[in-house]
Amino acid sequence: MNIQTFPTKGERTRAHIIASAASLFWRKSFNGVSVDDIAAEAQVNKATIYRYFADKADLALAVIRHQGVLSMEHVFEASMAANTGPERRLAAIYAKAYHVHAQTKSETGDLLGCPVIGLALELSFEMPHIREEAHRIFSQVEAYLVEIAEQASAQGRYAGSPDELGATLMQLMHGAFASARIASDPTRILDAGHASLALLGYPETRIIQQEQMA
Amino acid sequence: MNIQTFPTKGERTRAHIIASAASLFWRKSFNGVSVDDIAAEAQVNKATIYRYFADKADLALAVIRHQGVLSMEHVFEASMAANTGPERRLAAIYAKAYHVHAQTKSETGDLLGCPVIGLALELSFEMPHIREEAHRIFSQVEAYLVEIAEQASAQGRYAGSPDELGATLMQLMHGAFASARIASDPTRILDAGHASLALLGYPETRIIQQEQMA
Amino acid sequence: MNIQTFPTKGERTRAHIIASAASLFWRKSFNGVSVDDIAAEAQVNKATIYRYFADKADLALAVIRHQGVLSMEHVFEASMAANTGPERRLAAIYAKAYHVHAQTKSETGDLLGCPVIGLALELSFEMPHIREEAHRIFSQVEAYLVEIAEQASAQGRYAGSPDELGATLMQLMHGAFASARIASDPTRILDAGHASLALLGYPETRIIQQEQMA
Amino acid sequence: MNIQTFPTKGERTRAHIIASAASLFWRKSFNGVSVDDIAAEAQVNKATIYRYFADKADLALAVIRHQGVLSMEHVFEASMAANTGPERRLAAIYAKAYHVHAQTKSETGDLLGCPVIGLALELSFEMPHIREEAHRIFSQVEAYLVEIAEQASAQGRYAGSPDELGATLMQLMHGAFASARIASDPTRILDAGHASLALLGYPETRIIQQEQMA
DNA sequence: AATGAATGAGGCTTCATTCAT
DNA sequence: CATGAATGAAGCCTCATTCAT
Repeated sequence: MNIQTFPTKGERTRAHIIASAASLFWRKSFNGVSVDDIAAEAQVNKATIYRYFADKADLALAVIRHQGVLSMEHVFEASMAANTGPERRLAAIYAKAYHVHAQTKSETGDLLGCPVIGLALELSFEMPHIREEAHRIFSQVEAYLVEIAEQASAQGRYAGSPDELGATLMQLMHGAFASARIASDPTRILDAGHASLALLGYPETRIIQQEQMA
Repeated sequence: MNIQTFPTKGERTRAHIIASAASLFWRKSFNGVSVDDIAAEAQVNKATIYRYFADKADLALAVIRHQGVLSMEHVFEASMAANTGPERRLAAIYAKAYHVHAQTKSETGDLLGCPVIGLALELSFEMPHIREEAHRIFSQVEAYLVEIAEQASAQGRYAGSPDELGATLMQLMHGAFASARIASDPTRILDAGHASLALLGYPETRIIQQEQMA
Repeated sequence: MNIQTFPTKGERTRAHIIASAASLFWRKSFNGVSVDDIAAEAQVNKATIYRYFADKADLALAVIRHQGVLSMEHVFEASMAANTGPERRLAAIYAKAYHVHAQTKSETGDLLGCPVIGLALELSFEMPHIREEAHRIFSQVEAYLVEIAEQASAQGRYAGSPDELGATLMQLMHGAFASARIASDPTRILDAGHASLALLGYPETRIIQQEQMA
Repeated sequence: MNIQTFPTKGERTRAHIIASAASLFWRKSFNGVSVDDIAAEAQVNKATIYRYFADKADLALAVIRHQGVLSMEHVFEASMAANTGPERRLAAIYAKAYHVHAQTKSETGDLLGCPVIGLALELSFEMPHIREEAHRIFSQVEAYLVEIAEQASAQGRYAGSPDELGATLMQLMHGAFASARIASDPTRILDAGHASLALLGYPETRIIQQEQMA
């Protein structure tokens, strides 16, 4: 998804609209952003948006998929690929999450939280299919966490069921973003990460180096 | 809070509006509900609402406080008062949460989630003081969870820091509601509860009896 | 009208409401002031206002009469009584007007203009009887100006018809307030006054002493 | 300004909205007219108005500029261009003003008064920039009156300062509209005009022929 | 493929006014 | 005589969406 060389101009326009909307929805929520705002951010005429998306809800669906893909690639797949041990993999995931949130908070003043669950919770009642899409995305996330749990289990660090541990790690991750947003404090993400590492059997693993925390 | 006999008529009207708005915001979100909707639900003229609340945001603040008080009293204080052991206390909290969500889901078709964090996340960017109010409420909740952790610690069930465990229990509770809403499945709450009990040192404690699970 | 010892409490309340409304209407215009504002300024319940006045328009009528009486007494009758020569009488009238507007401007930041014509123009289309009341008031004012013109005529300062001169002086006085408000500059009132004195045959008469103008 | 062929459709729509609003504001005042009324008069959707104007106040500003331009062109520039002598120029200005007000009064039943100062006075406290715009417009008007005074001065009709006379003529003109509105009588405009001509040194000049006075 | 222009519906808020005590 | 409480109507504005070019 990174170096996306879209063949046709239309596909490029479409991708550009999605990226603009994603950024706005993340920073300001779905209802806090108008289609006019999106058109302005994308530097595209409003009617053009409606050429590519049936309505604002349809755009939200595309955005949630986009954010899902982005998270999977940049955070989960990248962390899995770059590390081998389960604790380093999990620590890498949390490190990425922490850095993104620390940086966006210093840029925007707000702690933005998980871009997928933010949209999904806001729209879950009015647009159930968006909630379902988020459900699907988090199933993939949970699969990675289960894989990590299985690794730890194989290394004798953890005795219980990897599926259950994976589920708990998933919930702790949700809790990480929730409490971070409520406290507007990115270090909550680190707390959840360290608790997760402890659950995995690596209580002493640190997510980021001390000197990075400035 | 239940049998509140408010002295003046105005206070009764105000409380009634808050209750009506709380119900609607919980079921449909802040932006999904218009002031007209609230007036209709409360069977009150729209202008009456503005006699008691400066604007819709001010009403949301009152609602979040109301939900906070309600949760503290009905769920946390009640569970603490009715039980003595840490594991029964925590189990009672989760049992209440589970039952409420199972019931509202069967009534409305939606899994509603925590009424405090729902509003708070939706409005956190546009109305920071609402996020701060939620923060305050969850600090109180966390204090109860820390108290439970301390009890478990005193009973030798748990060796680490009760503060840290309390924080983790708080995050797991956030995760419980988040994953329950995304999955639209109340049993996620039970999963989080059991994981919490395990963390507390009571892995075998069940939140509800098998036959209750209908 | 000054030392009004109203017999009954009701009449005092009524007079107090009128005075409060007069002040607000003058400073902020009729439409810029709500009945709530008036109640707050008068420190009286809103319903009390409706005990004394049929509606807001009725209150406006009472206010315009009040302002008319006040202007007649404080400005015109006082200036006529305190002076004998036509030029000193006219100068005294303009001096009063100037001082009031210079002071209120320094207090409120706005040049308020004639309180009678302000209301009357704002409401002339919707409430013709208010315009008629203002018409009546300005007829009285014009009568004073005609009297002054007659004096000047008797002293051989002015040759034309005193009625016509009085009418012109009246128009110049309206122009004084209009241009002062548009320019937000009280010295326009002095300009009109000096032009009026010149018309009257006293081009050298000054309205206020140089040292007062600070 | 009459045969304005605006290039784009948007500019035509904008001009049409301004003209509609100008007419309504003149006939009924700013606060007596709702945005719905304007939309109906212009036969345009309400939202279209907000495409061209930030809010109702912004529309009022555009209207006041429009009325200023219209008055300058149709009344002042036209009268200056069509006549050479100062007395004929001033008489032409007052003749135009008189005819417009006599006609609109017979059409609407109300004497409407100067469309610039009407709006400006109504909004001067709440929207100071509108008052300033009116100030600017009347400075232009006064410049024409000063020019006329200079002419009369050159012809030996008037001995004093043309600037001062111009200022007095401006105030008399304001007074003309004010007293005409209060009396609901267009002939007050003629009175002010004749007084102005006398000041200019042409006491015998008539503004309109006797037979035109219907 | 894209845009400027237009719209209908609805949202939030305020106001003058009335009722019951 | 006075007030706290309530209301219907209306006002301003915004939004998602569509049309015509």
